[in-house]
Amino acid sequence: MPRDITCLIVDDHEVVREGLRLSLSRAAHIRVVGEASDGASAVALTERRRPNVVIMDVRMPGMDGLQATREINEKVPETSVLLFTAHNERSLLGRGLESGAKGYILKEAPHQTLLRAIEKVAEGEGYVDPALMPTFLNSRDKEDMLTAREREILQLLADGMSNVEVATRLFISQETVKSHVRHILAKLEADTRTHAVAIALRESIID
Amino acid sequence: MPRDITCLIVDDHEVVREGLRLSLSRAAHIRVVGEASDGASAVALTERRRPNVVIMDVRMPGMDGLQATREINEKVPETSVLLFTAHNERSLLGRGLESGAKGYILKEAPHQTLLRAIEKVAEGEGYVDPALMPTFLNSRDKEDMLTAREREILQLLADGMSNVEVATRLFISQETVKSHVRHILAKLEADTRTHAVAIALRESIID
DNA sequence: AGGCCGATCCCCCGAACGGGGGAGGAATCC
DNA sequence: GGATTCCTCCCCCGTTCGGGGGATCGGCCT
Repeated sequence: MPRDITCLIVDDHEVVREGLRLSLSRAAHIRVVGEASDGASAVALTERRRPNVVIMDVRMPGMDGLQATREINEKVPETSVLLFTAHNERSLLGRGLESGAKGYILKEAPHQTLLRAIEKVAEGEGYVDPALMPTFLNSRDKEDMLTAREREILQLLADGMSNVEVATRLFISQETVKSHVRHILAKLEADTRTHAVAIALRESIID
Repeated sequence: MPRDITCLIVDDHEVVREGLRLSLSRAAHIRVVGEASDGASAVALTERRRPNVVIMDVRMPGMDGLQATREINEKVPETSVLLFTAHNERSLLGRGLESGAKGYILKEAPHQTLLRAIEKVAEGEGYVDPALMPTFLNSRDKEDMLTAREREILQLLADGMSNVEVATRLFISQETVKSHVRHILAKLEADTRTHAVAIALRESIID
């Protein structure tokens, strides 16, 4: 039997931290070595305590979970980050793994699943919530098919800019913007730019 | 000393329910008499157990917390609902109170505040998280200035409908729709309908 | 080298949108 | 009874969008 798995809890909601602590206290081989309520202190605490696993919420005030994950990966690479969030959007999963998280599990996941995810991640393996697979497969052709330029333009549309304004901002021709917009509409299967922006906001493709 | 306060926990995340149960177990005069993970079973359980207070999450799969609150208020008016959510948008607060909730408290609120809110609400008094006051004051002129009809139209715009399509759907003239849209743009200080929809989605005025 | 894709730009055109103006009827509130 | 608000409808007009057809260029992959 290997030694205990040490883990750090990061969530801005006290009630969630309490629930996690209670859940984990039932597992004999898991030991909670600290708690943080925002990204910055999570990174600092990880550097000091060097836990095997950081259980990390994504949306937090100040530095969010993704940025914290990136910093932890850089500074304490031997620590694995398990993202633990209520949001099951494809894009968050994608961005999470890009940030260097080893695992991604939903808050609605049953108890056992969480424990298994922690174990997997502690061993250095990856773990993605099975409940995310449908999302993963269905809407992978949502944000992924948009190019970076297209997302950039979509973001500006969401801020109320017209084609001309976008063109000016990006130092390109209005015709180019129209061309991009046409591609965006086709890819998102939207009827109008308004619809496209609504879809993108709902899917967290843009903010 | 009055008798114990009985309360029901409603949240779709097991970890939150656990945390709440743990928190509340520390308060001698509060007794948890049940848990539910969605709106429908929350209503059913409230009818059977008749708790003093229902601690209710807002966003849940299936019937959401607001609808559940409305039904509880109708069927079991002697039970007070305390909304307990991570979202601090002004619009949610407004809609929550309209749904008949007696209190509204944020998940990030400290332990003591939660207990006090439960006590207040159990006595039939109202309670709104103090942290919400700034939000309340600052952006009260966002959703509130939109009429129900305007929100309805904005919602349809977010689904990609043109003026004509909205007009057809609502059995009104296109000119009426244009008139509403003009008012929406003015009220939200948006340049285009796309901008208005983006603002509304970000502020959770529409879904 | 050839092929593919993304970004850039161009033309045309009908439909839709944004922004003025006004106006009537119903409901609500003093 | 007057004031206000909301919903409804109408006119005009210039601008913007959406959708179609293209084209060029550079980078990347094989």
